[in-house]
Amino acid sequence: MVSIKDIAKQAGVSISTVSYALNGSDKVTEETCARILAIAKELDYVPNAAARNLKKRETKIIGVFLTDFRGDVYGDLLYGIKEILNRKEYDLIVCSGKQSHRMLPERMIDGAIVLDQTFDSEELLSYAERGHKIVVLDRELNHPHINQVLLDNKAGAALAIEHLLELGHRKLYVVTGPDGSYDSWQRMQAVKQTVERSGTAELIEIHGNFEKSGGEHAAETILRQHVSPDSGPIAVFCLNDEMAVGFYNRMAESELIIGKDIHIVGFDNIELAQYIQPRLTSINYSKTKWGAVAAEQVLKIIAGEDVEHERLYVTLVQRESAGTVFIP
Amino acid sequence: MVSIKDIAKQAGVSISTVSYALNGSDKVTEETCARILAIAKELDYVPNAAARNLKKRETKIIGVFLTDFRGDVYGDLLYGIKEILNRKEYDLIVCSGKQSHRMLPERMIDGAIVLDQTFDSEELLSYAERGHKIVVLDRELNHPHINQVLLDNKAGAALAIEHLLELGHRKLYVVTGPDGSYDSWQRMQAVKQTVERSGTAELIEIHGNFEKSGGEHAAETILRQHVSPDSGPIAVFCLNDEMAVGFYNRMAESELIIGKDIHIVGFDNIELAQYIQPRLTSINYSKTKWGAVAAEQVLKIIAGEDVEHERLYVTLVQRESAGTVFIP
DNA sequence: TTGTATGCGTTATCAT
DNA sequence: ATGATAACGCATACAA
Repeated sequence: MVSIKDIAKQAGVSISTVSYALNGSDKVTEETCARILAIAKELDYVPNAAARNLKKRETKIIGVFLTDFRGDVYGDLLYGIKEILNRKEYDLIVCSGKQSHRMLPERMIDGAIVLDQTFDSEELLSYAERGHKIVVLDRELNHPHINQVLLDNKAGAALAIEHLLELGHRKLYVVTGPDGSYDSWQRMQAVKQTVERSGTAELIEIHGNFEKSGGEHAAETILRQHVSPDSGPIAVFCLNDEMAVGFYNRMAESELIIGKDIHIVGFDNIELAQYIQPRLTSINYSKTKWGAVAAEQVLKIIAGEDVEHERLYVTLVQRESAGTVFIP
Repeated sequence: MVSIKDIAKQAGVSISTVSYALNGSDKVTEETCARILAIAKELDYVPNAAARNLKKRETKIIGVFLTDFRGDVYGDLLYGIKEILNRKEYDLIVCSGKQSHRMLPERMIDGAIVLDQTFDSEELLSYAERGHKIVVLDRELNHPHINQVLLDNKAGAALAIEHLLELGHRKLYVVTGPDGSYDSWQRMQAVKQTVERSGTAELIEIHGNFEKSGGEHAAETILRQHVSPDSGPIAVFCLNDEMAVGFYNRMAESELIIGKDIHIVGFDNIELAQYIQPRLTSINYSKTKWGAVAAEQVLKIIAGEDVEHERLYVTLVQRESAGTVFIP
């Protein structure tokens, strides 16, 4: 492995001069600088990250922590993060699983962006307490070193429920996320509020898990309860699209037709939403922007700037799964 | 930042004793070891990765390099990689973009798994030449430090073409990937061979790009050439599913019906394939296993073991997009 | 069993 | 403008 020592020897200068030259300091003659750079290139010199990190106490890398690597949301989110980070000479690494948490306290990364419910809030707080910089996308957490960039879950859920109410529904099934999910909890809050405010509507909560299986189970539950298909269409709000897909799958085996017998709305507007039949009405938000804002925030915290929690707006995307007007 | 020096001071021992204790060496009394560990925990000690990496010249991290973070293939692939690596005490980081290549030469990772055509083969070879360990999933590259884990592209393409031939087609449209794509090139080789071997069939190549837009363009090209819809169904083999989806999108605006007027086969069997209507016949392979094998190989190279190039088998998944028998 | 000392490759502070 | 040198935090060969 060729180090600055080798370059120094070759160039007949000291290692400090080499270091200055490589880092573009103006404390060295253009001439020697050029000579050193030439030798470095010739020797195929590459700096050693470990040594630099050890000395500088920074890595110029931001870690993104995800529950898993699947999931449609991540692609665009990561793209948004990467765009911003690269522009500021930072690199991005994506991690998943408890084992990888060490990257933060061991100082392999300068900051973290977390979208992973399985990452304990207490653990995060303890890292923040140690001085590590964190942006969370999936919970409320207050600490000088932690910033939040959250979806406007409440607005989204309200939009969904209002849409179903406008279609004339007075009985609403809502399929929730897993216990402990901040997004699910917040969306449910808004659901309840909106339903209550409507006065007349009835709310039936079905426990889900944000995965396809949750939607399948919900479909079965509803099929059991709704024996007569002539009692008018059924309204369903799945708190994410993934479950709506599972719901579709199970319903395909029944006699009920989505869009006609069942009006369903999802949340996230994943790519699949526009390909399943009928196309799924859903709550949309810019995943790219979400990532971009998160990246900006984490860099600001690192730079010591003041930051305020951010909130991303959402919109309703109307499609055929719940598009037709229905007055009972 | 608390270091072993602080622990040593607190425990009244030397830093080497602390180091031994923390690394579970048997050169230290159980008693002192326990005492040191207790102090370490109390002080909330976390080792500094940079210092350890600098000294040990290894990071226990494997980097995976992808073209982008979108793409359905990646989720399962990464899952397969992670499973194996975590089992062997290795961590996984996912990177994308030229900027992140530095991770390898700067020794931030012990090895790389590459599925990214934009990663120059020459660059990879130069890294291998410097002693870095690499597994490639998307090209043939021979070097003692490089191993290949490739799909059986030829078998897959042959399966697809044979299926269309069996349906009775004698005129086959094939939508290729971008120039320079190894997968596309190999699949085309097999396509040509299989068509030639059939004797009677005619092959029409349409240049694509492995993205949705490629499929859309291909659909337009075919719509222009095929003015009369009564000349029997058209056979299309998209060299990946993503393009097939684009093809569907464009065809939805025409009068031709996929599965009836058009028989189409894809490659990759992405999740969407089973949700678009009609469901897409495709070439399937285990993405999880692909990742697992790649991870095993890179660890073997690192361990200095001999490895041989691996090849993953593929199968045809018949669905309705090209299911019906058709004899002209 | 424990302590001393050295070096990993860099950066950065002082002299010169 | 350049050089000598001291850290950074850890692992380890060698001494005691």
